[in-house]
Amino acid sequence: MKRGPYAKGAAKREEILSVALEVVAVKGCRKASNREIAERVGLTQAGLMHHFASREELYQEVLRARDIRDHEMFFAPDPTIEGFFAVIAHNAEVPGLVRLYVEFSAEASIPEHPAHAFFLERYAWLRDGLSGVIHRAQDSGTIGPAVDVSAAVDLLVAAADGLQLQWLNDHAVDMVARLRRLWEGIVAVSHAA
Amino acid sequence: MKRGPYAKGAAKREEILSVALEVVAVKGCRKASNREIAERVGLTQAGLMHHFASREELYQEVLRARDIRDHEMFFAPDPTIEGFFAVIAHNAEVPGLVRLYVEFSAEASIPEHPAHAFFLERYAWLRDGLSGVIHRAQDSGTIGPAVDVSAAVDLLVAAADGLQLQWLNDHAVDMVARLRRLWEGIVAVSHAA
DNA sequence: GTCTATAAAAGGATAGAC
DNA sequence: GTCTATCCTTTTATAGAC
Repeated sequence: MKRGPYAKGAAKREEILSVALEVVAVKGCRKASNREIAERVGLTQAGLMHHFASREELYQEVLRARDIRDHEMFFAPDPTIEGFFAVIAHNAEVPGLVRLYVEFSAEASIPEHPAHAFFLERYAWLRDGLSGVIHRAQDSGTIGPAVDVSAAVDLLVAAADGLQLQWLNDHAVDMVARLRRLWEGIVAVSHAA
Repeated sequence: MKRGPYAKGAAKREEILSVALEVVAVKGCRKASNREIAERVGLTQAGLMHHFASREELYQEVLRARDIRDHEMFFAPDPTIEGFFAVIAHNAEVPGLVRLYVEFSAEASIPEHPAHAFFLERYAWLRDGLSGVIHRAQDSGTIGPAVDVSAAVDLLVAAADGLQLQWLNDHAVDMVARLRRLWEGIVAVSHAA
């Protein structure tokens, strides 16, 4: 149990982040409202705005918290391709998170959006991690030298994003199996002349 | 010049579809409003609702019109992988369309959404077309027999979707080059044991 | 930290005139 | 086919009390 002046506020914050996902999971990001989220955590809408100044900040912080947790669980100390697959596998357990990510990142692709910078930084961070994965796989000999790392990373990220959209439409889509196949293709080509 | 009782209505409809894209291009799909679209075509919001009964129907019809046009331009009579690349290359010329597609398809991934069925059918249609492409490439010997067609199609569609999101965030992303690389990988693996 | 109250705006939709 | 007028709903956000 945490103590100190911020313990209660922090706990409420966590609760909000978690409940936001439940609402988004069933209503979608566009139709989810701060009011409903607030009421589900036993607050009024005004009460919720004390913790998050805007709808956009709330959603951004949900995703940021996810990234921190995933990083600790699956990537520390060094990212591997299996860790990447594990993140995706874990995503299939949290539909609200996938929906929020797909919908909110699309919404935020407009440069003026409050969360635009967040997603740009996140992309850079993700690309960095995956580049490291490929380079280490080259060092260990798993993967050959003939790879355009940048192109491979773009494809992995794009496929992961696109597969999440497919998965939202049909939970039978096996995101990890598809990504593994892509990875195998990258490995195969990397050994070619 | 078209004649007949529907000529004017049809022309106005086309104009609305086109202007909707301009608005979505700069405001994004979430912030775009029927009112603004209506005013830009010289109508009131109520006037616009005569042509499209709801926001969702309007956006759905924009995308449907796009698909019909793309199909005529790039896929008739038979789809090829180059036609697929040509569609993507063309997308890079119409940012509003890409933004609408990415944002609206994400929004519509919720089963209750009015456009949900549209996107499901579109997926099936797209998958069909790409499956045909692969099978014909096999017949002509371009591609080997060792392909899981379904998996390859999933990856192509996912990558195309994900790359469009990347491209929205950074127009320097070369969607076609990335997709070509994916295709080359699929071709390479298809010749493996 | 949370509430009440309220603003203020905007959105989508409809009825009925022309 | 389009407008006027209007409705109703919903949303985010703020001010100030407790």
